[in-house]
Amino acid sequence: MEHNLKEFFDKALKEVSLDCTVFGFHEGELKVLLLRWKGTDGWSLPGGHILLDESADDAANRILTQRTGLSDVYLQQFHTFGNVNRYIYHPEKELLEKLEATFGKGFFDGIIFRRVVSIGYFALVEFDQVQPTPDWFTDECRWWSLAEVPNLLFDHNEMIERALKALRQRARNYPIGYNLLPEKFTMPELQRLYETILDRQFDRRNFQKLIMSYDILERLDEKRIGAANKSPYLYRFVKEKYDEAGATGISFSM
Amino acid sequence: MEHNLKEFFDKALKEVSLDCTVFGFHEGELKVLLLRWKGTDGWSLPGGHILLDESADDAANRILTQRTGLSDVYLQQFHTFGNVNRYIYHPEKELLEKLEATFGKGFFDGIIFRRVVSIGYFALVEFDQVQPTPDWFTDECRWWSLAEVPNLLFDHNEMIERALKALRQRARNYPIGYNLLPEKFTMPELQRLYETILDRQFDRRNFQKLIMSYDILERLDEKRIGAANKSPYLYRFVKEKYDEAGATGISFSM
DNA sequence: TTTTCAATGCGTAAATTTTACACAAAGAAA
DNA sequence: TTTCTTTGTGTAAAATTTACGCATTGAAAA
Repeated sequence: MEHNLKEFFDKALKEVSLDCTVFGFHEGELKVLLLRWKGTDGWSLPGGHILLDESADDAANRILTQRTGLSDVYLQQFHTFGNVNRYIYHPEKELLEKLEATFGKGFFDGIIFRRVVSIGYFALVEFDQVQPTPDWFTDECRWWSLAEVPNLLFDHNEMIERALKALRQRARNYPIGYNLLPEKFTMPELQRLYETILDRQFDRRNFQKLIMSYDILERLDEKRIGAANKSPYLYRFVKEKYDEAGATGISFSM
Repeated sequence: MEHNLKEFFDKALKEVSLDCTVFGFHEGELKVLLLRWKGTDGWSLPGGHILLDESADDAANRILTQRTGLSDVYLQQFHTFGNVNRYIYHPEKELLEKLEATFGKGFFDGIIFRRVVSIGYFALVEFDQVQPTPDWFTDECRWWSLAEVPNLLFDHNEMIERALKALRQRARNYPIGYNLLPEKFTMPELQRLYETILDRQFDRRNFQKLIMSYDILERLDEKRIGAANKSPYLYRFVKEKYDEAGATGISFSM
């Protein structure tokens, strides 16, 4: 399907692309999904081009579905990157040579390596549900801890930084967690998510009070057993209330 | 310079444009700058295309300078509009016919009326300093009260709405006013600006206390005379402190 | 010239929100 | 059975936000 670049670009916008920073939460850490380009050790964010009959949001959803196996993930546009030099942050020449060794000499001529404006999205997904899937351009797709993200191709490190800022702003003004946590979770787990995203600690009693005051959580009659301590209750988001608060906005002030 | 579309698009990105919502504050009201297309009564936001050797931000600045006569205005990107149908919100056919009557039959064929992704910026300017200037595409450029903005071409009404939301968010999290007010202003004038942007009233004593607590204003030894009441003091932003607060962010909570 | 009137300058009390903090109970491991 | 870590719950202090009164000013009206 996408094996012939010229054919593909007859059906897609050339000068605009989009890139997604996909956030997952696992073992108390934020993770992002990265792709390794075929025959190289260069990593980048998942992304792609917008088809002619598709909106930017639709394209982001399509690409996300292809990379994760999930449909209907939480997606938010946060910034559009339009610097002239956004494709020369890294030693492109070496990369190009390696890619041409894989795809054939001249394969990319005049197509990819021009300035492209890229719309940045971030996505929130449930870590365990994701099936990381490379695209035709890459041969590896996997999670990276945010702290261990290497130097990426293009301006993708900057994209992740901005995505993180946007995520933090989101977390301060709207409820968060529905898309990142499994259906049932404990209060300490939710607190750890907030602490990780906002990069600060909270008093566990005050945290519980504040979160419960939003009236978006339901405490279940189950507990999480197995740990060497008192079993914590399990909670679940009440979708309607959560969405309501998501429309109105709340202020997470702590 | 821009009289030949094909020549122009050899030097610019075609599939991406940008549009600016320019906010001014005058007589207690927010105003926006609109352009009327040549030979029609269709109005739109000022906008244009990005040159090949130019970043999106540079392009926005260039276009803004051309439309207002000002350089270094406050500019903020807030959203990118990528809907497939963003060019068919209005009766394009009639518009096209009128335009062709002005510019010549076939002038726009295959160039303008395809889907273009547009980066939305909003700008804050000092009302009195602006010299509204039409571009080669339009023959009128003037201020409109926000409340009286007519049905605009394309998705520009939606753009203004989103720009206003972004402006409000900005005003809640960062100091605002430096770019919208003249150098010297009274406290009630600043308060009216905040009330207009945020669309609510504040207690004048509490407003003064809160604003002064940010330590970004300097009270001058002058007063505004002429009105039939006690003369209010004049204030001025202390640029360094204002920028500092702009970098850190404040929370306008009232 | 004096009076009137609307708007400004300044300060304090009440209400609400945020922060700080302690002890009993549960459950696996020792 | 004891130990150890973590959870569940409530209250007081501190800080912030809101509500509000009164004297003063300056142009306009009398």
